[in-house]
Parts: sequence; C-alpha cells; structure tokens
Amino acid sequence: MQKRSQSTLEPRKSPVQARSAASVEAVLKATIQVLLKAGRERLTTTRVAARAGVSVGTLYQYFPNKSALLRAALQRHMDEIVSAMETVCREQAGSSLETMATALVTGFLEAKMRDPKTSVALYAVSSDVDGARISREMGMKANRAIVAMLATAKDELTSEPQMVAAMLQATMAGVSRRLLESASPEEDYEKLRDELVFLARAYLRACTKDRARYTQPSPHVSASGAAAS
Amino acid sequence: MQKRSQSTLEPRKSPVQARSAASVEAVLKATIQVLLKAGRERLTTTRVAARAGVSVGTLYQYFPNKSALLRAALQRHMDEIVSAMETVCREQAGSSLETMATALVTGFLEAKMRDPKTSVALYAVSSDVDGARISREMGMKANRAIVAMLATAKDELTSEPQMVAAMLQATMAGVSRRLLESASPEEDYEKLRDELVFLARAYLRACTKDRARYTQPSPHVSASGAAAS
DNA sequence: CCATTAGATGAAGGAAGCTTCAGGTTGGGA
DNA sequence: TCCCAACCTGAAGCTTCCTTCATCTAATGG
Repeated sequence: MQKRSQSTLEPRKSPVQARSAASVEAVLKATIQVLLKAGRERLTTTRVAARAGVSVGTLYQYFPNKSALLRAALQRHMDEIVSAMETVCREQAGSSLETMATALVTGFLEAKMRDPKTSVALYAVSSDVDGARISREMGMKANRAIVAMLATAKDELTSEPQMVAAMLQATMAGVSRRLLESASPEEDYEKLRDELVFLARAYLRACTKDRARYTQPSPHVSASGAAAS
Repeated sequence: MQKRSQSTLEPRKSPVQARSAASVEAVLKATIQVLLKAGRERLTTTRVAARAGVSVGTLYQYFPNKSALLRAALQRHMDEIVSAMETVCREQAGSSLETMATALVTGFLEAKMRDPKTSVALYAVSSDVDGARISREMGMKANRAIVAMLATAKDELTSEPQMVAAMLQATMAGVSRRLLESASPEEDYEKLRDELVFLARAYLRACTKDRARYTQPSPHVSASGAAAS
C-alpha cells in the first residue's frame, strides 16, 4: 500500500536518546532542502533520508509515512509564525490601532523572513489537502490573537474586529507570498514591508472613521461591467 | 522514463476535427475534477482519462506528459483571470483612483469566483516549479495593465505606481485565497469583497496624500521586539 | 464507394516509489 | 563488564504510475 491517506499524525516513536533526536532534526531539515532542490514532485523518502545522512528505515521510525513527514515540517514552521504573532499581539495590548498595525506587520514579516527558504519550500506542502487543514487551523489561532489585541485598542473600531483581523491576515499573507516568490526576497524586503505597514495603517485608520462616508462615494461598478468589451 | 521535466509545453497535436476538440476539452475539465476529488497526489493520467470518458492514449495524443496537462489547465485559468483584469483596466482609464480600486477588486474577484472550484483545485498546481513560473508571468502581465491604468488616473499618485500595483495584486490574491479556502466561499463572497474594496480605496486614498504625514506618526516597533518575551 | 488521414484504444513495458523487517550497532545502567 | 533497550541499516516486496505503440474505428474528400 503506497498511500495510507489517514494515519497517526505524530511520530511513531519519541526520541529518548540524544542521537535519535538528532536524526529527527536532520530529517526535518533535509525535508526542506529536498523540497527546495528537487521540488515536491521529486521528494522521496529515500532522497530525504540520504540527504539527512540516515537510512530510510530510520526515517520511518519517527514518521509513519511520507505525508506525516511533510505535515510535521509544515506544522513546525507554522507554529513558529503563529507564536510570533501571538507574542506581538500580547505586547501591543492597549496600543493605538496604527501602532498595532505596524507591530503586527513587522512581526509577521520578520518571522516569515527569518528563514525565507523554508517558507518558500512549504508553500508546496500547504496546498495539499492535509496542508490546507493545518493552514486553516493556524489561521484561526492567529485570528483569535489579533481579535483579542484589537479589542484592547485605544481607538474605537467601527467595523467587526473579526473581519478586520481577517483582512489583515489575508493581506499579510498575500504580500509575504509575493515577497518570497520575488526574484530576490532579501532585496525587496524593506520596501515591501514599509509599504505593507503603510497600507495596514491606512486601512485601520479608515476603520476608525465613520465608514458610511467612504463606502459609496463614487459610482459602483456593475458586476457584469468587467466582462463587457 | 517517467519524468521528462522539460518538454514541449504545447499539445503535440492540434485538433482539427470536432471530436478531438471535444476530447481535449473533456480532458481539461476532468483534470480539474480529479484534482478536486482526489487531490494532486492521486491525480493520475489514467484516472483523468477515465473521468473524461476517453482512453489514456487519447490524452497522450494532445499532452506530451502529465506535467504539461497540469500546466495547460493552470494556464487556461490564469489567462481568463488576467484578461478579465486587463479589460477592467482598459475600461477604467481616466477614472479616479478610488473608482479604479473598486472596479479592479470587483472585476478580479468576479473572475475568480466565476468558477471557484477550479481556482481552488489549481492552487495545488501553481505551487509547483512550473506552476510558479506561469503564475509569475501572469502576475507581471497583470502588473503592467494595472500600472498603465494608474498612469491615467485623474488624481495624482505620490508613490511609485509599480509598488502600488504590486500591493493591490498581493492583497487581492491574499483575500481571494482566504475566501476560496473558507468553509463556504459563496456565502462570504459579498462581505469580503466589500471589505476588500474598502481597504483598496483606503490605501489608494492614502497614496494621493502626502505620504510623509502618515509614514512615521507613531513609535516604530523595533525589529527584534517581536521576539522578546 | 474507396483511400487516406485523423482520432481512439488499452494492454504491457519499465521505472520509481513507499514501506517493511530481519539483522546489525550503540549506549547506558546494573 | 555485561545486558538490554534504543537505535540504525538497506535490500527487497509490492504497488502504482507514466508512457508507448500496434491496432482498430471514424471521418473526409475525390
């Protein structure tokens, strides 16, 4: 059986001696490297094991199957990002909305860019069924943190905090993806970050004013207008 | 040879009779369906052919290999989205920036939501090496269209048009992804769209004002602040 | 109505990949 | 030092998949 779609997610064995912990670490690192060098399609358990300097058998001692390996790598990365965001949200409790925006964007991008290659490699994993589930769960966790932070803001929000948080998340995700997939992420980093901060602030500022004034000031484009010649 | 990473991208044979065109169409449709029902991992050429109601041989008459099949499906979808955006951009030449924002967001989301399932299915393809290339190329094409539109705006932009266009694209991509991966895209559609319009307008409005006023009005968070406990 | 070309078929070759397991090695406690 | 559990190894079984090609059917045009 080559594919056991559902199976125990967790390592089948927890490392107790030092060398086995090192093996697990090496395997997870190798997973990312292979993902980057060979792509998701050509990632094989044998190749990962070879790159990690262990044998396939060792790999299977800690991960029940290939898919669990990929999930573990994704989970680890997402956990880092989310907990960075939670930290920021905790720190910014009671600030102004604009300060929050700045801190959130800065913190998020910094976490993502701490290891850009890992982020890029894992995009290929997160678009698979299981990966999507993990992403969704992590997204909800981050959402709760942001909403909680927004609730403590000095200025008053005139829109639903959940929606605002969702927009901020989606925007940050979109921009960071563009950044990571650009030719030279490191180079464009500061510029895009500053612009994203600018955007987030503009958005939150607008969210403190009376929305009605800004919602319909110019003729709405008809839904079918885009299709017309 | 199971994998011929690089190969002619195009159909090896162009359909001349009606029935073959129907086959190609059926195969492409089936590709999406299989992608959705089975996932990228379990998508096999045989399965696609079966679902399309043709034999594998027929599939291989029009697509040199599996990867070309997936690329073709992705390309077709992206072409639709991009040309919808180009149309919008052409139509909005000379409008105000805020009108442009509304039209662009509306047009983009409408195109994406015309066939949400296809969009969702193809996320799995676009994160592969070849898919990423196609995405990048299409992104650049859309970028040019947006920049051209912005250049004709009645109001004056105080930031680089390319950056503004990039931010709009990244934001739209992020929000549409969130939308498509939500539990019920159709349900959240209008609400998220309206909020995205609101955000885009707030951003562009801010881009017409003197940026300096908004760039540093509150204490900047230090880069390492996020990591501190 | 026949010849020629376009289109369709699906069994089979051959290459990989996933996962197991029987047997070897290492390390720590008694 | 000795023993046992933890750990590691990698060849091989079994499955699945991609792709080809010899053969058959349908359409087109003369």
